Parts: sequence; C-alpha cells; structure tokens
Amino acid sequence: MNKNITDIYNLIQELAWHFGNHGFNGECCRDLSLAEFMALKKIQEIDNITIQEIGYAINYTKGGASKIVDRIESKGYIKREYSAIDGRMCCVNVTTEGIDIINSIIEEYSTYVDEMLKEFDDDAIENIKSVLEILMTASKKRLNTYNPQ
Amino acid sequence: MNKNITDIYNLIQELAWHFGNHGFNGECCRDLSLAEFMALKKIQEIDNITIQEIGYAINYTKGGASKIVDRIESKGYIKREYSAIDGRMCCVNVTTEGIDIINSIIEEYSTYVDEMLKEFDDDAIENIKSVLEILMTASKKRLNTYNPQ
DNA sequence: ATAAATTAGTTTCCATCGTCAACTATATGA
DNA sequence: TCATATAGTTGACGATGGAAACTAATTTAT
Repeated sequence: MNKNITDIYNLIQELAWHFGNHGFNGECCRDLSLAEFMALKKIQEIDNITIQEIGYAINYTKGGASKIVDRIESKGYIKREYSAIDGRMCCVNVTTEGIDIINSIIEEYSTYVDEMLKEFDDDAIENIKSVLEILMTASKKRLNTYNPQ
Repeated sequence: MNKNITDIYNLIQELAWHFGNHGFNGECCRDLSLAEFMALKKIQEIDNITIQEIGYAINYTKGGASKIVDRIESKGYIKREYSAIDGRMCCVNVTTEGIDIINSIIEEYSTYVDEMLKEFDDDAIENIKSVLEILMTASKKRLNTYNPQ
C-alpha cells in the first residue's frame, strides 16, 4: 500500500472527527445538532422532499428521519405537508426562518474557514476546493456501488 | 465572503459527515466505534497517556474519556496501569491486540481510499495529501487560539 | 368492486453514549 | 497534620437513533 494513501485516509478521518459532532468545541450550528443541520440543508436543496429521501440523504432509517424532522419542525425551520397526489407522502419544505438560519450558520462557519485559511492565496484556495470536490465525488461514486438501493 | 471559502466549508462538512459516525454505511472499525478508534489511535501514539490527555485529544470530558477507556480495555486493546510516580494517574497503553487491530483497520480503509482514488496519478495523490495536511494544520492552529487550556 | 398486499410515515421500546456533578483516593503544601 | 488540589470513577440523566410493530393511504389481483 502506497504510504500516501494511508496518510490520506488518516487525514480524512482526523478532519472528519475535527469537523464532526465532537469537533468545533463540541458545538454545532446554533440550536441544531450536526445531523439536524445536514438534514435541513438537504430539505432546502430539494423541493417537497419526502421523509425517506431525507433518511437516505443523511444515512438514517425512515424512523430516525421522521424523528429528526420532528425536531427541526418543532424549532420552526421546516414544515410538513401531505402530498395532494399521494396522501401517505410527506412533503417537507423549509420555512423563512429555516432559510435564515442556514444562511447565518453558513456565514458564521465561512468566517471561521476564511480566518483559518487567511494566509493562502487565491490559487491555493482554488486548489483546496478542487481537492475536496474530488474527494466528495470519488467517495460518493464509491458508496453508490456499495449501496445501490 | 469569497464563494470558494463557503464552498470549502460546505465540502469539509459533507466530507466530515460522510466519513464520520454515520458515513461508511454507518459502520466503523470492526468492534470499535469511531470515537473508540480515534482514542485508540491516540493511545498508540503517546506512551503512557493519561485519561485526561485522551479526553483532551478527542474533545471529551474526563468522565467520558474514562468510559471510553473502559470500553476499549474490555475489548482487550489497551491496558490501564497506575503510575509509579503519581498513584492517581492512569498510564494507558496499547496491547498487542490493539496494535494488530489498528493496523488491520487502517489497511482496510486504505484499500477503500486506494480504490476510491485509483484514477488519479501520483502527483494528484500527493496534492490531495498536502491539501489535507494544510487543512488539518490550519484547523488545529485555529482551535488552539480558542481552546488554550 | 373488494380484499389482499404494498408503501409512507409514526411510534414504542430499547440500547448506546457522553455530560455533569458527586465521590474516592492520592498528592501537595501551609 | 490538616486543608486543598488533582486524577480518575461512578451514578443519574438526557439525547439520540435503530428495530419492529403499528396506522393510514394506495395499488394490485381476483
């Protein structure tokens, strides 16, 4: 095994830990947990997303997704409606408060990242971004072959 | 705010989610949780590490660290001893089984990463690694200013 | 048309996990 | 020697997510 590959694995894991649930001094996203925030971003991204789609997007069961939707809804950031076409289906959509908090959280963390990377020039920033895109694309492709449901 | 910075923040978060507790099909590291594995790696890294140092390293309270050490020890991967110099202090060290499982987990995931990045040449791999190193260094530096205890 | 099967979402029970704060035991210092 | 500080442990608690049973709506088969 190429040592660089092993290093990359360890670095990704460290990065994931650092920016995951217990990083950032254990705090995440105002009154939202990291899981809630990930779900909220997905809900904003896809119009009339269903509970199951949310679960699939964040890798939760539908029961878990239903509960996370409960919590975000109780905070006022999303709204459940029932589909006019299929009465079983939930159409979840973001509220104005939801849009506001997403933007404000993203702004807050972008400031953090900006500060973190202030010593790097535009080309370096561009390179960092493209590497992260490569990693995300590659890992998603890899997941699909494993989990093709 | 430079849009690239915001993109970088979102990409890091997605990557963290994907490789964090709920990624990898929700499975991590054989019979270890991600937190346990991160702690185990730290324990291997630092000889005679104390409970508090472990807690600091993975951003847990000392109570939490004590419990995580319980779990890893009960699986046989580490061993608590009490310091000869200061009877209050715990010196935690990895066992042979611990070294074995760390190596085998790292090998398993490195294979995953290798597969994931197989289409990239050595220069690209080198670049990915150096970007990840930059991110880790930058984020650690940033944390220290915030959390200097 | 109607009964059976399927599907989306909810809920209950449960196990895991990490924090807080009280506690034990050891060390230090006045 | 007694008070204080420190390292680690423990019990109570709250948060959380999965499994599976459950409800309600839809579709399929007869």
